[in-house]
Amino acid sequence: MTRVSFKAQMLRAREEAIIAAVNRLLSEKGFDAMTVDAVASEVGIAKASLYKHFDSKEALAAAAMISVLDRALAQIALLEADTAHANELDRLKALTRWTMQVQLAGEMPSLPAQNSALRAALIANKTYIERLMQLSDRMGAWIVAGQQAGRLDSALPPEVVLYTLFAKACDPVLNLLKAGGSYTDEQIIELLITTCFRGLEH
Amino acid sequence: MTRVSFKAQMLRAREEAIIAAVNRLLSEKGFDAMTVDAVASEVGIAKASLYKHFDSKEALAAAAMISVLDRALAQIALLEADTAHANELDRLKALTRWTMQVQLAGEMPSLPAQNSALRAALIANKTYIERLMQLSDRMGAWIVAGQQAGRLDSALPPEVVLYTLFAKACDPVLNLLKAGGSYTDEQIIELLITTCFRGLEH
DNA sequence: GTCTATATCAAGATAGAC
DNA sequence: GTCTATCTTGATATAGAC
Repeated sequence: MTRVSFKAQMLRAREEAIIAAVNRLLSEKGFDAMTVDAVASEVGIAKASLYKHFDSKEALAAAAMISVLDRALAQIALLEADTAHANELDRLKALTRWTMQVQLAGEMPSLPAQNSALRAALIANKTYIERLMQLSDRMGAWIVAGQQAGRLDSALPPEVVLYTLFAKACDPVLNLLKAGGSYTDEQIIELLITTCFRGLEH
Repeated sequence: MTRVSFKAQMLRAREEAIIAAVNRLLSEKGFDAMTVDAVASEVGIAKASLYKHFDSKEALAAAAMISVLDRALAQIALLEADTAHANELDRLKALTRWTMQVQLAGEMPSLPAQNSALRAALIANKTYIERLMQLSDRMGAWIVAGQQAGRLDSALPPEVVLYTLFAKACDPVLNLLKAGGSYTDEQIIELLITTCFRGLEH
């Protein structure tokens, strides 16, 4: 019993190490420029061993996306338990801030919007779709509540707000400003939070 | 004399046809997924002929970028001559609207932010850099004037405004909303212009 | 499940005739 | 400058031993 559990733990730990490497490489190079060789090299195992854990390069990317979606859902749970964020607008801002921090930390996997093989693999991945819908539902509820409370512009379709906030996860402005070197990460985030939400508020 | 000129015109026409094809394919598939074979096929010439006109795939992308930058600069000239756009803020809005129209029309080449071979080729391309700086200068002047006139938030560094407007050229929200099918192109553009500029105004 | 070695293939680029 | 045919490479994926 314990030996089986131990082996399962080892397996899980290795897969988490793989996902962490994929996350970093997807953030640094993007999906197309990331090679499976580089992943194997960063994890410190042979490429063939990688393929025992994940069927394809697309499966690696899907696992990384699921991982970051899970982290986002965990953030949502934290924010809902946190009395410091009294209303839905504050929570949406805090979540978006977290998203930007992840990107600036080099842990936000960036996938090309157009790669169709990857797209097909993601859409076929039930776990990915489930987490994505969970996240959309949670954020959608905050958005509608924010609109009803008059804190967000009710004239905006909720999906426009949702997509706008999703897009902040891969906003190129973040890295342009970071590359400029004139601002700290915190300053960059506050500038973009301000301009983004001032546009969405009433 | 006339024969030389005629040949030169033919050459130019062919290169414009190539650039149009590259533009469309870059917009549809992105740089990495675009193959030189596909470009040759769309133009209707052999791949080896393509390489007589452009040295590399990166050179094709650079030509497409220069082409779209030239179109943007032409728009700026039009807007400065147009008395209907009285102030700089109106002009910035009109230019951003035009940018979004180009993207929704499938004519905005989308380059990955991270492909380093492409990045190197672009930075080494003097014409590209020159046009990019021209565009930045023109828009930068409008932004500063808009801030001095109190129409744009003076607390925002001009480069933040500039990058934010540049980023609208490849905003994924546009295509997400278009894929949803609930809105016309015009409605999508107005929604995003509203939220974007409300965030940048004072 | 891990490794080394290899199959396979897509795609950028070129050779050489016309 | 255009073509057909070919070279070359880099990268996904797998075979087969341990």
